[in-house]
Amino acid sequence: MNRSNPITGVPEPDLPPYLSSLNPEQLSAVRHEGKGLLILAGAGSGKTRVITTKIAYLVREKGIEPESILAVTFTNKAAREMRDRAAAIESECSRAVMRTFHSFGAWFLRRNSQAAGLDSNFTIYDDDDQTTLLHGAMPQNSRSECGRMVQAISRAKDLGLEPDSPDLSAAFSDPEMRRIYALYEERLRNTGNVDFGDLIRMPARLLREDEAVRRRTRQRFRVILVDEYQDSNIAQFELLRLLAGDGAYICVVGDDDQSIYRFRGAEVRNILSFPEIFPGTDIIKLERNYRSYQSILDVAGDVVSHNSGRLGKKLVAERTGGSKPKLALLEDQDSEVAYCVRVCKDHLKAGGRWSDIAILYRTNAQSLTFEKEFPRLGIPYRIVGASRFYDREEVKDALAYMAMLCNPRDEVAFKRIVNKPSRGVGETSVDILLGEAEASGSDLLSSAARAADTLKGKAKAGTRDFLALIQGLDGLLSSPNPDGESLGPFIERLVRSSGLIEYHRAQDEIAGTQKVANLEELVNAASLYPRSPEGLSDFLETIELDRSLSSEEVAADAVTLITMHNTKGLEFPLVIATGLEQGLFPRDDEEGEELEEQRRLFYVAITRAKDELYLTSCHWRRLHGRLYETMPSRFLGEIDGSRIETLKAKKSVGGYGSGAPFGQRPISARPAGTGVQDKEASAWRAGAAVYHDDYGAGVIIKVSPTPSSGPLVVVRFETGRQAQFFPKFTKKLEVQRS
DNA sequence: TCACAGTGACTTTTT
DNA sequence: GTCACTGTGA
Repeated sequence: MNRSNPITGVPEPDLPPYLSSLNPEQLSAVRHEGKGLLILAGAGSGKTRVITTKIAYLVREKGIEPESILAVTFTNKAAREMRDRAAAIESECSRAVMRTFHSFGAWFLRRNSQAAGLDSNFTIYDDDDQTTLLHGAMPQNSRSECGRMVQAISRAKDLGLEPDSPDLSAAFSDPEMRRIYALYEERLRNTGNVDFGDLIRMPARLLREDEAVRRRTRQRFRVILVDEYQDSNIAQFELLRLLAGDGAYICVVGDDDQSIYRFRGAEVRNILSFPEIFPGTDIIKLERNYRSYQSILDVAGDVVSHNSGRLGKKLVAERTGGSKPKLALLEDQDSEVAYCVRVCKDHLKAGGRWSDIAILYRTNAQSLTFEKEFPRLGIPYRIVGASRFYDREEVKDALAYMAMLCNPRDEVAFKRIVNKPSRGVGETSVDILLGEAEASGSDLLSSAARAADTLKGKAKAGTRDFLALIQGLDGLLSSPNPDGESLGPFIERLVRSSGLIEYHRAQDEIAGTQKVANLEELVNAASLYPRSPEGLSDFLETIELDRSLSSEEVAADAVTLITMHNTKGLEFPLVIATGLEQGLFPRDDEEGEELEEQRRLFYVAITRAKDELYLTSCHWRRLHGRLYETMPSRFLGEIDGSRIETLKAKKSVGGYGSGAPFGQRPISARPAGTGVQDKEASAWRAGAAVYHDDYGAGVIIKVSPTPSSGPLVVVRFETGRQAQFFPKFTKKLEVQRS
C-alpha cells in the first residue's frame, strides 16, 4: 500500500505493514519524538494499537533496548493485552517492563526492599485485611467504622499524603484522621506488609529520598508509556514524575471524557494539566472512531458536551450507516426486563448471537431482576465482575495460611487462622498472644510459642497444635525439591492438615455452598508454581495483584450483564443501557464534579455500542424493597431529540412520558403508599445537636441528600463514636431543640 | 464459644 | 429485599 507522510505529504512507499495500516494521526503518534507526548484518544480510536505499535517501533526502528521501556496500565487484563500485542509485532518487546502500576510498584519494592525498609517477602493487604488491621488497633470502634477510616486512609495515600502532611487536615474534615492514619501506619509497618497505596507511595518516596536508587532507576528507564492515563491519581502522577526525571521520554494515552474513577482517587486534572506540568509536551488527538456508527457517537457527544472542563474532542465515525438509537420509556422493571428480552430475541431472529449483547446498569443491585427472569424466558446470560473468587471466605482462609508461612509477622493472617478451624483459642487468648508479640517485638510465631505456656487448657493445646501445624508446613515448603514438584500438592496438604477442608465441607453440607470446590480450584491454580518459599511468594503476589479469576473467561454464547464501570475498554454490537432514571443515574445528590463524572460514565456506556444502542428508563423502580416513582434521567434531556427514536409504554397514564421534562424533579419517594414528606428535612443540618436512643448526645457533622431515602446524616457522638443514619427510617435519632 | 434473632445500612471499585 | 454486624443467651 502506498501512502504519504502525514506531515510532509511525501509518499512513503516502503513503510512496513505494521505502520502502513495506521491512519495519519496514529502514525505520527507512533513516530513522535521529543520530550513528551499526550495522546488524546477518543473511545474506539485505536489507542491500544498505537501504544503497542509505538513500543514495537521504538525497539525495531529506533534501536531502543526493550529493557529500558516501561509501560504501565491500570488493569492486569490491559497489561496482558499490551504484552501480547506488542510481542506479536516484535517479539523482542516481551523484554520490556509492561505491568500495572501496582505490579510495577511491587516489582520495584522487591528489587529495592532493603532500601525501602521491607523484607522481600512482604505480602499485600487488600481492603478487608486493612480493615481487620485497623480494627485490631482500635477495637472500640466498629468494624464498619474502621472500614470507612481505611477508605479515607487509602484516599489519603492516593493523594500522596502522609500522616504528617500539612495538607491532610485540608483534605479530610475528620479531626481524628491524622491520629488514626498514623496509628494504622505504625501497625502496618509492624506487620512488615504493605497495602495497595504503599505500592505507589513507597517507590515514589524511595526515588525521592535515595539518590542511588533514583540514579539507577532513571538510567534504566528511558521511555515511559502510560495507558488510560485519565484514571491516574496524584500519587501515581508523582511516581511518574520521579521516574521520568528530566531525561526520559514520557508518553501518556488517555481520554478525559472517560475518567470515571474519581471516587477511587483518580484525578482528571492529571490529564488536563499534563502539558503544563511536563513542558515541551506535544498533543496528538485521535478522533477517528472505528467502533461505532456516527448515529451512536452523536448521542454520546451531545451528552458529554454538557461537561465543562474538557480538553474537547469530536469523534468521527469511520463506519457509515446505522440506525438511530432507541429510547424506551417503560412502566417498571418488569417491563424493562420484557423489553430487553424482546430486543435480545429480535436480534437473534435477525441472525445475531447472544454474546453480541450487553445489558448495562449503574448499580449491581439492578442485575437481580434480569437474573431472576432470564432463565425462565430462555435468555442465557453471564454476569461480569460478580464472582470475586479471591474474596471468598474459604479462599481467604487458605491464603492466610500461606501468608503466615511467607511472613510470620502477618497479624491479620494470624488472627484469621489461629482459631480456624476452631482449636479452642478464643478472643481472649488471641489478645494475649498478640500482646506478647507486641511487647517482645518478635514475630507472631515465636512469641506465640513462648506465650502458649501462660495459657491454659484448650487454649494452650490449641495454640501448640497451630504452631506445630505451621512449623510442619514450613519445613515441607523449604525442604529440597529435586523433582521440581509443584505447589499444588503442598496447598492440598495445607488445606487438609489445617482442617480447613473438613471445616468447609461441613459448611457446604449445611448451606449447600461450593467452598470445597473453590479450595480445589485454588490447589489447581497453585500447580503453576514450584513448591518453594519463592514459588509460594510469587503465587501469593499474583493473586494479591490480580483478583480477577485467572481461569479463562468462558466464551459461552450468552448475554452480558455488566455495570457501566466494568464496560470500560469493552465493546459490543448491541448495547442496552438500562435504568436511566433521575435519582438512580445520576443520583440526586450528585452535582458539580460528581455529576460530570456520571455524565462521563454515560458517555462510556454509550460508546461501547458498535451497531445498535438501546436506552431504557422506568417510571417505577423497586429499590431496597420499596417502590419509587421516578423521572427520566436528566442526561436523556441533554440528547438532541432528533437523534433518538423514543418509544413510550402504552400503559403509561399521565405524568411519565407525556411531555414531562427530563430529570426535573427527583423521585417522589413513595414507600408503598404512604405520602411521607420531608417536612423536617431542614432540621437535619450540619452542626445541629441530636440525641440517639442508643448512642446518646452528638452533633451532626454531615448531611447528604439521597435519592430515595431522605437525608443521610452523619453524627459524631460525645462518646467519640461516629455513625450515619437515615432519619426517615429510624425513630431513635432526634434533633435536640434548645 | 457458638447460634440465633434483631437491627441498621444500602453506588460505582481497575489494584 | 438482603446482608452483615451486634448482642444475647445457652
